Amino acid sequence: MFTIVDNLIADIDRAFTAVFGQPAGEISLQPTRKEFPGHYTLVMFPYLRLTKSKPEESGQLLGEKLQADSTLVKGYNVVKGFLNLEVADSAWVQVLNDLNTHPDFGFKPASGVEMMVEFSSPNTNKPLHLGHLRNNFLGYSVAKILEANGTRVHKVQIINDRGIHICKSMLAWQKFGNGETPEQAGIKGDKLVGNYYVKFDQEYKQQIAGLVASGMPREEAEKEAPIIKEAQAMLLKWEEKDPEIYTLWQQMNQWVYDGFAATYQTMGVSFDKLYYESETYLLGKDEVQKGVDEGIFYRQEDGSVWVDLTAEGLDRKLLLRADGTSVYMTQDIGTAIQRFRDFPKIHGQIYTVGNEQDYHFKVLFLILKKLGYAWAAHCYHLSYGMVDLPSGKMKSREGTVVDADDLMQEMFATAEEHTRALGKIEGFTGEEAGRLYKTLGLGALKYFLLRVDPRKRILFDPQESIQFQGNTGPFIQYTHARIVSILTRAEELGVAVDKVQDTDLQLAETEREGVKLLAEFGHKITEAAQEYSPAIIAQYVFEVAKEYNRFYAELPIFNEPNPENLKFRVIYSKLVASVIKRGMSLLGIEVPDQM
RNA sequence: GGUCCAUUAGCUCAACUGGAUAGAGCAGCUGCCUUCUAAGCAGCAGGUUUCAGGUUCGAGUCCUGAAUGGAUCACCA
Repeated sequence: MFTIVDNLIADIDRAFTAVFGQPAGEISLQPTRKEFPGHYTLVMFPYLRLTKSKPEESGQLLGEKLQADSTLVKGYNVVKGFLNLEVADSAWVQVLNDLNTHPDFGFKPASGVEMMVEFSSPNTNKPLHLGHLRNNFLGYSVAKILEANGTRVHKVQIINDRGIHICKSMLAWQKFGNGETPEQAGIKGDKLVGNYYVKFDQEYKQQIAGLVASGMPREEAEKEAPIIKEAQAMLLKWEEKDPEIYTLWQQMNQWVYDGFAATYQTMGVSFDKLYYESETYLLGKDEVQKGVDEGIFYRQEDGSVWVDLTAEGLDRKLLLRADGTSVYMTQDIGTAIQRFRDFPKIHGQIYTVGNEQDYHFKVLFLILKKLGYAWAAHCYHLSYGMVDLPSGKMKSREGTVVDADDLMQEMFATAEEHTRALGKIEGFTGEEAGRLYKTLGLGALKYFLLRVDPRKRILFDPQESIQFQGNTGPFIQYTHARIVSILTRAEELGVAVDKVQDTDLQLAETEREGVKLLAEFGHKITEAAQEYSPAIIAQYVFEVAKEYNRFYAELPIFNEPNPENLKFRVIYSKLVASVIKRGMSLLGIEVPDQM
């Protein structure tokens, strides 16, 4: 493919050697700032030792030589130590034509690298909430970005289907449920099970309060409350596969899975394989035992197993409880190993998990390394910030969570409101309109959550956060719809979108900038893949859309008298639509053809 | 207390990994629908990049220290 930057660098290299008598070495260009004329800038400071002259003078000499020798350079100017190069219009036309012959431009061919990306990872005792939305959109998007970068990706989730928390829901259902099913209650299964988790907590708190009132210290009361002891007993029974407990567990989990499946479908995310902790925690236990045998871990008198990481600057960490049951870390060890057994070709795996678990993953990767797994070096914790509400942190027990299903429904309703207010639904069937509201509502939500650097926390204000103007999903979707309408018109008028023949076309600045942006698509994907950051794609697609809208307002398309200019503009429109559509798909966002 | 993360315009975020006069969106103010979709475009206004030092041609970016906010250091997950 023809890229201006690479060719320009080659030309600069030649010119530099010709003018200063020796090669420049490493050359990197940066886009010229908007205030200055030109497209690409060479910073002269690093080369002064070689040019043996002042920055301005060096820039002048080099610029002059380039203008004379390089077909790419139409003009130049030097400001302080910055050499700004103006690229010839013929080069932009060439780039446009070249991009136009590669429908997949920006995406890389398969590299043979395989990765696993984990996201979502819900507990089966709570419905999905706003935090899961950020997690899912982030993980799904990173998977898409890696694929576009040539990596084969396996999207997985680990379902936290065992542990004391599940027993809490089960116990509460046994005690207070009267055999209630989701069908009877008329609610989703995940919501039903979540309700019993809350019920457990209420009962637990009451019992603690009772014990404290009768004179027991709080700390002791928390351990001695009958209902928590029952839950612990239930976990032991579950690990022994007690038939009654096991059947109940399977039934309640199935309710939850059905509920999750519906939510994932609405969200537009999917997985290639599911892992269940109930199936991997035993392997974790074995590995811990092996570690004890090899002297990597140690057992205390009470039977609990620990790893000492003080030499690495961390703490001691529990790996198996005194009663022999496993903890979170045990399970994660087992799961990681299981995955590399299932997919021997994966190079590494990415865990999309909130930053509250930074420490946990640091420890996990260290332990895996100590156990002798070389791939531990390629495990990466994709850590992201919490989503806070104006009222503060979301707490499921206090009922301050924003439910994922509810929020998405609200988004659809808001999208409908906006669309109706703008009077833009004529010509749509009811079904089409409904689909549009979902596309727009979800697009707004996903874009809002993904445009921010993953590490940063997000403040989500339901009243104000979601907008449909400016740097938003719908703005970009709107730009796409506009272009589709242009392309439809072009087809009606019989404008061919094959190739601009006239390489001496006179372009407008917005056209040059637009093509320059389009040519950066591939770099942006690489960068986003390296940083695991959908925000880079979001920012980029916004810029592309913004530049296009400027173009759209400044220049006529079908009223353009010169047919070659007209063709350039139609092809440019087509390429922008392609970048928007494919870029947004990397964020998991669909774009409508009409809105 | 130890460790990790964050702090940029009133608000939400950028800044191409050390480059020029720190940019967008929202909110506010001015204009633009008789030409291809005004969910748009053009413009005005808005900054001591939390603070104090240091490194160098050059620092929002790197180093040291401090402040503020958050997370974590559980026989919770």
